[in-house]
Amino acid sequence: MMKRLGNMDYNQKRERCGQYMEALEEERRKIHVFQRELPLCLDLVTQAIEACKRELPEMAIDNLYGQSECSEQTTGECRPVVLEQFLTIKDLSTSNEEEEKDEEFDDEHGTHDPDNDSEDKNMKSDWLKSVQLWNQPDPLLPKEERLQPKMIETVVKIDESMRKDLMVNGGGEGRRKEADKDGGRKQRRCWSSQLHRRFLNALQHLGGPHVATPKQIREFMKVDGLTNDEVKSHLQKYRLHTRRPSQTIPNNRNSQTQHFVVVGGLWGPQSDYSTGKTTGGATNSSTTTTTGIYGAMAAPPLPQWPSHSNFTQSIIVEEGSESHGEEVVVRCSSPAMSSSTRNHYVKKN
DNA sequence: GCAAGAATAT
DNA sequence: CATATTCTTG
Repeated sequence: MMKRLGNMDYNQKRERCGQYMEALEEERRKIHVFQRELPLCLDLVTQAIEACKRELPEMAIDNLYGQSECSEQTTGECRPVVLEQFLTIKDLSTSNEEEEKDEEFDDEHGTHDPDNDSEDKNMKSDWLKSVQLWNQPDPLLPKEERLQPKMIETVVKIDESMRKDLMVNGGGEGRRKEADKDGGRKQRRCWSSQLHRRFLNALQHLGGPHVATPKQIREFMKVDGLTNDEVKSHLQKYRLHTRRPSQTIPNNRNSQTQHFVVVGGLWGPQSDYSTGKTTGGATNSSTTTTTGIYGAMAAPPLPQWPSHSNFTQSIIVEEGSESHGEEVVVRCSSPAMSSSTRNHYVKKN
């Protein structure tokens, strides 16, 4: 009896492995086309196949002794070494960072999107969402330590200010802004989606992008270390962005019925924002706007819009940027991409 | 002098 | 493009 069951089991396993292998080979065929672009991929798959091949015959033996290396987990796959590698990688990224005492996690795959695979995403967000709200220069540092210029600066600064004073006294020139090469440039703040969410949240509570003032926002967000200017800057960008992303290019002859999803409702009641849920609207696929994560709230609820309300459409695009892993890159250290062609605007003195 | 916004700069 | 910094104004 038992034996028989065991056998069946074994056969099943075997069969599955076989299928798995076939699948792999199929995959390999596909990938092969992109050999150039995805050499590693191809390699991995190949390895996987080989590993499987190796395991298949062994199984017989193993099984006799009651051990099968290949014993599948609940899913019934025998996964070769290669796959383990993936797992490992994943683990690494998970374990690497923890922290994030700050509430607000989100993910939430609502009901939409029945057709597409989403569990993959789920898994991902699982380990992705543990990213810090933003990058603190050093988790170790006390927390206010950031954006400290080099102390050497002090000297330079003094020098600089003296110079300025002199200039002012000298009278002639208005103050030139002197390229303070302080190096004192603040570290760029990365507005992670979480941070941005807080931002949006604040906006929402304060009455919208056009009424909320940077200071208010900052206070509302209660994010330690966040400065006024940063918020101001972000707000500026946000406003620019949320304004009609309409005709970007004059050339726009594609009357492709751009369709935007009006989002009036995101505003008031949205309730669960406080908990940090992304009130992701629909994951509508049709929208092709350039609007990225900004769309969250463009339609002013009740608050009066300036006056030039052209009832522009408010667009919304899913906010779910996190599911794709940009957040993993915690540091944004690159000062600037070199855009060699820089235009010199004539300075108006 | 502060703060918000717009304009630049990086 | 996204942030930072400077300029301007109330």
